[in-house]
Amino acid sequence: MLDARYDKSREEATYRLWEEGGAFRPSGRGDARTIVMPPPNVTGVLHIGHALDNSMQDALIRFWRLTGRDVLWVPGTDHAGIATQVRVEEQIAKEGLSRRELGREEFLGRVWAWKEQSQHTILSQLRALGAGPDWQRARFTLDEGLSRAVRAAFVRLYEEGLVYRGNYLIHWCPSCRTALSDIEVEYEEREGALYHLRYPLAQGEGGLTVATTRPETVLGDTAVAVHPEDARYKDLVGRMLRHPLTGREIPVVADAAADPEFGTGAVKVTPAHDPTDFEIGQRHALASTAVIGEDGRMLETAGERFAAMTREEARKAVTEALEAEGVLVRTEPIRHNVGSCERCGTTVESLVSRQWFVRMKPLAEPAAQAARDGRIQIWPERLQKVYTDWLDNIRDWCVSRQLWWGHRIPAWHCEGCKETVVAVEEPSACPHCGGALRQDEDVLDTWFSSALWPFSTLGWPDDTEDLRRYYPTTALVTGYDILFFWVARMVMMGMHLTGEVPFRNVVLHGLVRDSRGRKMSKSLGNGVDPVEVIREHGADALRFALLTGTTPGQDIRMSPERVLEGRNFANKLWNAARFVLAQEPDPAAAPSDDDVDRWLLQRRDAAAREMRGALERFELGEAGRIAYDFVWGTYCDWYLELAKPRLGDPAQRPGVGRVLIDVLRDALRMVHPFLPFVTEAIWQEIPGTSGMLTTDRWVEEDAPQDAQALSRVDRFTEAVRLARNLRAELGIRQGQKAPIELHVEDAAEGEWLAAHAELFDRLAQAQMRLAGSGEAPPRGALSARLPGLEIYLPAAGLIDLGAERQRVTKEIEELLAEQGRQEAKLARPGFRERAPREIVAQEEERLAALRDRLARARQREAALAAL
RNA sequence: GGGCGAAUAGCUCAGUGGUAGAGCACCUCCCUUACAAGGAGGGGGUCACAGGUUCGAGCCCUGUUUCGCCCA
Repeated sequence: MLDARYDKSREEATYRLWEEGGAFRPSGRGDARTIVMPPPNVTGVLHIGHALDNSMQDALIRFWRLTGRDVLWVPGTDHAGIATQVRVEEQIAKEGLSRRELGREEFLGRVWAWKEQSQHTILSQLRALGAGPDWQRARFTLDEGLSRAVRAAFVRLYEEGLVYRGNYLIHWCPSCRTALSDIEVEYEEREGALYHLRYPLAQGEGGLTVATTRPETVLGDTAVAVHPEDARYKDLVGRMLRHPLTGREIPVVADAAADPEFGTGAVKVTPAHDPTDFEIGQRHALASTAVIGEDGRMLETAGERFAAMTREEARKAVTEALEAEGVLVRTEPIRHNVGSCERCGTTVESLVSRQWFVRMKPLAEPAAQAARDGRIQIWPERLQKVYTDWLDNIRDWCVSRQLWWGHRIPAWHCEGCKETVVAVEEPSACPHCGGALRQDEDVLDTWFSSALWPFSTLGWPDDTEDLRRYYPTTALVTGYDILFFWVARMVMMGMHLTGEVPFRNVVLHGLVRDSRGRKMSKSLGNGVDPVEVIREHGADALRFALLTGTTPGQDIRMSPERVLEGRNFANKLWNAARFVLAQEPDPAAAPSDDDVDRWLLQRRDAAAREMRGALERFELGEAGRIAYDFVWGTYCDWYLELAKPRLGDPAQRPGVGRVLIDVLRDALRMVHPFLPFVTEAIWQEIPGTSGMLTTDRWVEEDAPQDAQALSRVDRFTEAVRLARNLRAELGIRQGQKAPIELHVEDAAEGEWLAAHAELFDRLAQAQMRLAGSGEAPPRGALSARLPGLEIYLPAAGLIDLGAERQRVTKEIEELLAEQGRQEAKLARPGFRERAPREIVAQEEERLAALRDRLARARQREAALAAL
């Protein structure tokens, strides 16, 4: 006999069973189904979002394996350049050290040590969650093989002219001291001020007023721009202005980027520190004067008065200087967008810097096309437009980072002739002049290596067996928040480098929020630690909460109730198994084939079929709910109860036991992708079982079709429910049998009910009697009915007559109202002509049933009046 | 400024045109030996609002309000 409660501490042993049994290795047989795991960052520990992401993947993997596919799930971790480096810098800062003091080599040693520890933690957390990828194929983005893939990709793109190096305006984080790509900048609306500044003409009277939110950048102004169509300034275009602070002469240029509606319609142009201005500068061949440095402080070029000031200090000082010059016309408050570093929150600076870029347009076009023509399907579908819109408007990608932790750019600069060599292997000397080479100091954006992940993990650039068999992968499962960062870039790189889409499906889930709907964050302290939840309630409970609490692409709130629901479900399953196994069923016995058995098997098949459909559409929540309803509602609540009295009959016992154990196995198969631990633990307890559930097979779905059995048992369970209802209304105590009288129209159904009277009595706690045909209903009875079946609970002497009369009167009122609504529906103009026949028939039937119920209620009213 | 999502029972959420659902919470009864982490029964909803399409709308269309997100 098993314990009365499922012990979640069995999870560890169950996981060992799988791992040691080789359950996670691909079978090599059947259709290949592949998922490459989004690699968690080695920044620390797994969070609840990883738990969701990996639960989804694991559920799909387990379902695919059960349905006979050759399943490969490749795990791994990501070096997460800037994020990890920042962590380790924080760590060494506690020792009073900086990375520059340590030097590149030693610092990297520290990061590797950090990575080892973090990776170990993460991998053991994935195990605790029940995730079963093929550990032997585990990869890390800085592994030798993957590093080679990065170099190969970079070199190839360089040779194709898709990677270039140059001086361009880029986003710069003065705190992280590195370049950032466009999407690593987060914009937020903030309160600011719009400063109106008077710039006088260099020659003659007059001038114009420009408006800016960043007065500190006026020191780098090299022009003023107005819209070409702006009548106010037409005469000024081409004239020179005298800069109020620097004294330099700067031109007025006509450029459509100047918005006549904004501010004064005239904007100062600082090509060195503003993206729009940079473009204006390019169009008009303007000079570019950098006045802010990489540390976010003003440069010498800003003038002696301001040099070395922070941007904030400079803003104040420059404003005062402008005011002193009498050129500050006015300031007005304004809300405007300010960009900050995604990692550290520092306000980013735009500055001109020599960086490496990837030319995106030629890569983006096919990537968008693949989604449009269905070679890649995005779930939910609505996110496809978000994806293609981004690709259609893509800009070049700045991929160099001024960090140490990452893939060093495979480019070598010659000390002699200044040429640059880009190569997979380090060249010994400059091929142009034979001079000494120095490798580029920078590393690549982490997302560059991530973009290769689906194929670099399978062995690319080599032509490996894994690539041939498992690529393109089946699905990528990840959060919608990295659709641009990662998904789009993988598609671009994958298509360009391998000639194939990297995955056929993109399954996007939402963010996990706290129970109040807030984003989880360290500063709020509202993060839910998945390990904590697993420790308290088990991984199955957590997985159930995450998987069934979700609709595709929608954010999910992490509610403790849902976790308990999962825990309770695991326990329910455990106890159902406990009951079934206690019967010591003979798995070789001929299965019983009563209508209730046929009913169960057909319900099982329907559930399994619907689950398959939902899972093929990646609707995991829906599939989980179907499994839950079948196990709890159909198998436990009804079939097990129907089985109990039959088990007491020696003639029926073996057959019923067989059905019980068969369908228990099927229930375990259906639930397994969601609650892998408890289902496997039960499987292992089934006597005579060899092997593991997780490598077993899906439900056969082979029940004989028998509509009559389905309908008979459905009506039977409904009748039981109504009889229980009557009992409760009469206040009959639990344990006391209720005398129930059934009046059945159809003789065949009468016989059926007679044959199943014992079941009825047991389930309804009744003493049931079938009335003869034409027999009058008992006087003074409570009643309920199904079409063609009346249920009476004679209650003469037991009923509070007054209350019962009142009840019947109320019932009649309600029936009259409903009948009115139903009649109106049928009388609706056009209904009979336009609605499908079966709907009309259904509505007719409903009305007939209502009329019938009303007539019966009136009879009862009359009978009560006569008492 | 453009786009997307959400609004359904007290709470958290399902529900792709035909009688509004689940879990939790609430009320009544029950430790009926698989399970009290349970069983039986019950109460509770003008499906945000206003129009429209349709024989019929929680669902489709238009607009509005509130909340959230993405992009510029």
